[in-house]
Amino acid sequence: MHHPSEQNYIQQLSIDCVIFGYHEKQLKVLVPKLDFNGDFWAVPGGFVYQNEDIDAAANRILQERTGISEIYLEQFYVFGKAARNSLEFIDKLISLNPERLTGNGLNRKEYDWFTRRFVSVGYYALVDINKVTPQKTDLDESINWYNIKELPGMIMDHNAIAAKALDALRLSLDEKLIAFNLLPETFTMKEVQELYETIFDKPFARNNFQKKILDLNVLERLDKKFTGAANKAPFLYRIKK
Amino acid sequence: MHHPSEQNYIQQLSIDCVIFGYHEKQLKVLVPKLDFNGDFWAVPGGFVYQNEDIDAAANRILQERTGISEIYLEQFYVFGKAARNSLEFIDKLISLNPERLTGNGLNRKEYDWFTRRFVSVGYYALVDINKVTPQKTDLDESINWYNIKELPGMIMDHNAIAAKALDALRLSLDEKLIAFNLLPETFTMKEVQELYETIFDKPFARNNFQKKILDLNVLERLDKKFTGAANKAPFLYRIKK
DNA sequence: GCAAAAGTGTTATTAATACACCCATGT
DNA sequence: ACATGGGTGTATTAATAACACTTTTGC
Repeated sequence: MHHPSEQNYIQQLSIDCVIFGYHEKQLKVLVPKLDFNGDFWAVPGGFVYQNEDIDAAANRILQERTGISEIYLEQFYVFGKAARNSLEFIDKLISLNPERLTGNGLNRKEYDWFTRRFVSVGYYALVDINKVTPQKTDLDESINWYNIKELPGMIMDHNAIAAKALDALRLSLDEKLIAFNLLPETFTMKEVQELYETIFDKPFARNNFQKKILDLNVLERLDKKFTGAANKAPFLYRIKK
Repeated sequence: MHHPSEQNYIQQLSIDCVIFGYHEKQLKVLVPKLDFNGDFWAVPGGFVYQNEDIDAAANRILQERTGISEIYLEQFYVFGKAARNSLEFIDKLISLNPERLTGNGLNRKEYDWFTRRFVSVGYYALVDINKVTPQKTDLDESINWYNIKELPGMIMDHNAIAAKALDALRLSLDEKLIAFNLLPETFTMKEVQELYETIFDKPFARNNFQKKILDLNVLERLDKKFTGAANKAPFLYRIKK
């Protein structure tokens, strides 16, 4: 693999993706940890090829880490402060990993490329967490789902990016019907409600919630789901085709 | 003035500003016409200096054209298609202006710089049209306010950018209290209503509208405005400090 | 006094929230 | 039978839209 500095990328433009998943009443974000000494977490990101739409670049980055395509994806903000560079991060990285990053590891040209100011387009993605098998790149030590409320301290402004992504998600959830991207193919009404409660961090009345969602007229009711529990079996739903 | 290609700009990144004004029941956009043969209109735009926030760059571009600072400004979308370049436009420009743009006018380096693919951050601005004295740059033949519904055919995707800006404006108008940026210091309730009716292109009931706006609790009522008309004088309002 | 337009109150409609009840299920 | 959780209907409240009336202004 060539270094980014040698690739045909647009310079000083990056993409950062906040990948949201949902599991057991928790809104989660997929965050890789870098395979270097020092604890460096960073939201999946990358650069844009000269002949590539920025949306396509975001898709490519997402596919790399999640293994799935056709992901729901939304551009939500451009981070463009002049002071926005990775100088501090890279210097720390090098000082903690001298054997790998000095001499041949990271030459002057590459160092300069990485530490320049970058304008970053923020995307958030909504995925069915069951369909994803998190993929490490060759720069990752691990990649894991973290509760949005318990994100590790990430490099640069990545924690702020994640926070802004959550804001944007909440705003668009009300207007568009995108929440279902976080759920599996079929689901019960209670699961939908719990998802909303998790995202907005507040409770909804059961009966009114059901009415509201069904009134959207986008769900079709399937068979009941018998769990073996000693109570009425809930219906399963899925998005109308 | 130096050519952009020689300036210390971020490469392949541009800013495009849709400047909204309001006058006589019309939502208007400030559009310069280029000082070249051929009818080329283009939304005010520019590039970002290495040590400049993108918001600051947008502000600078706005100030150049409007003469005022402290403009309400909102980033609304990033236009990042791979095919997004000005090749067609520039070639047409050169063919229609050979005397100025061939030879020393526009050298190879500059031509390459201009015709590369650009990722553009779209901003919209809301200004009090009375406070603005439209300023030509040395590349402009004229600069004028055009009704949003009667915009000239602009270069590249600038008409699509303007359309998207209007969409974004409508969306945020409901949530935030930004409409008043389009009005003068003091205004009557009817003027507010007409502004809303213009932006959303639909009528509002007078009494209900008044109630809705006053219930926002952001306006303070001033003296009446006597116009000499043979009817009840309306109150003037202004934003509470 | 009258026409024009502003201001306000009152009713009707609709949407959001709260409350109550019944139903299916496994032990 | 009964505890548990699901589904739905009704009442209450609040928000929105529709309707009606009064007031101010200059001629």
